[in-house]
Amino acid sequence: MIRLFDSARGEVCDLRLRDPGRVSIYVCGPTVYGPPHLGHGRFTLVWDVLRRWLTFQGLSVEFVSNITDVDDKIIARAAAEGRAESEVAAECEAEWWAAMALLGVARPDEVPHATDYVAGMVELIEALLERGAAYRTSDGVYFEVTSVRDYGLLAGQPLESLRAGARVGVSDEKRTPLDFALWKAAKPGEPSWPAPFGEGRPGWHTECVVMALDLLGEGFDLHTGGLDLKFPHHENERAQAAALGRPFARHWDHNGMVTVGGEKMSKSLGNFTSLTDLAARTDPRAYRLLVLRSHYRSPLEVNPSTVADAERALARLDAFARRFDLDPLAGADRLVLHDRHDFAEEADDLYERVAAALNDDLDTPLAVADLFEAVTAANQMEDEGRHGPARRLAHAVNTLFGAMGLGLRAGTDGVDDVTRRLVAERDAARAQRRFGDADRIRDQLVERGWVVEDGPAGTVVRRA
RNA sequence: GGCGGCGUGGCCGAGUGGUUAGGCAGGGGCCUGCAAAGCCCCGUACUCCGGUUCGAAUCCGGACGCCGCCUCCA
Repeated sequence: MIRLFDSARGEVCDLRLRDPGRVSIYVCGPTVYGPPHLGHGRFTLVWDVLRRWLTFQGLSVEFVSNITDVDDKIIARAAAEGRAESEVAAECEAEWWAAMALLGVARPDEVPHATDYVAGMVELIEALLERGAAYRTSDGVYFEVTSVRDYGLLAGQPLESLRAGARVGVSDEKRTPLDFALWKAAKPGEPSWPAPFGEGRPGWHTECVVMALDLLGEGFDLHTGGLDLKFPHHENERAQAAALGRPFARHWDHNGMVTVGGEKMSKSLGNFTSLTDLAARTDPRAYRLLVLRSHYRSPLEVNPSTVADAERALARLDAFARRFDLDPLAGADRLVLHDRHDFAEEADDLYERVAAALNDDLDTPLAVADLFEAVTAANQMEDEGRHGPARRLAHAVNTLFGAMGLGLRAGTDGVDDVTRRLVAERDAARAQRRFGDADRIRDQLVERGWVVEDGPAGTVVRRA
């Protein structure tokens, strides 16, 4: 069984499942109001890797991730552009899925939208009001954080010290500065829904409670998201469930932030790179590899140098795929299942080491290191003419990278007729030892964007 | 002010009480007509100061520095 860090406990512990063999995971998704950036890319990749790994090991994974499609920022943008909120949200969501496809992030099993769950949220808020955990003000309904004894569990701080540092704008009507809006009273020109406590729209912290409980049920296994959601967002979700006496997530886990020049990347700082820009600049698989090569809870520094580093490391893996004629085993919607037959004797040890690393708090950097060692080992065997063992080890490497969602690609496809002809001419020239001609043809191929490699079977070209 | 995390060789980045992380970059060699790819060899790192220990980068204490959260944020 996998061990994972639990943000509520503050330590790595066994992931104890509600139902043996089945894992239910809720990942806090995006608010769709702008282009997805590298930070979104990281969290989706991290939890995609976890999902894939658990699936690979034969667990039945129920993976839910929401889209927040009602929110202040969506409303603000819609107003600024004179468009309907739903139009802005739909457009941004389309961008989101396009970016996910580029990254090879598998689509969640369920993608609940906040606007589809307003009725459930209204019910939940009513129940909180009945229990005295929420109160009405002139501008909506607020949750009273003092109603939950262990409020601050995820923050790792008691309510008092959180209150002391609160920078929240103090509203006269709030009983405690940390109290948060469950429902925002309708304002002219804003989307709203009817409710017994007044027309309005839901606050951000309620939707996930309703959607997670509805789709995954009480006591679901794991709730994850970016570290910046730990407090107050997740704390507040927890508080609502706790106030109602409904078992919520059994485990919590959070991924580290993406940094640029050592500082957190965020839309508010304006130092973000969109995933579309990234994809225009590099093979998105390089970003997955970059993400895999750092621990998911550590900050991840992304800059041209770290990306270039990952690109070159990926090139090594692709060269490996070329040498052993490996087919990519992972794709956006392709989850690989563990197949014992993939693991020949030569690869038993590799599998054990990779599994041990990943099952120890998803230590992908260590797993990747093990796989790179295996790459060297297989190359070595091949050099020594031990083709069978080399090939079997290579296939295991491919399978395990596939289990983490990284498809190795030979990059030899897309060869057009002209290129094919040049390659044939070059082979002929080399066979006749007309090296001047051979070099001239190679220059032509390079000009056409190919890298030329002479292997045992003659000239092979691949995309530069 | 409170809470949490981090400080590893040129860079990225694991790990850990005594044994090579790994990748990238760099140097040397092998292979190659020359390359490319691949293989071999090379760096001998762990912020600083104390302490524990036969032995600490790894444990304890302190100092310094950096980052995150405490407001929207993945």
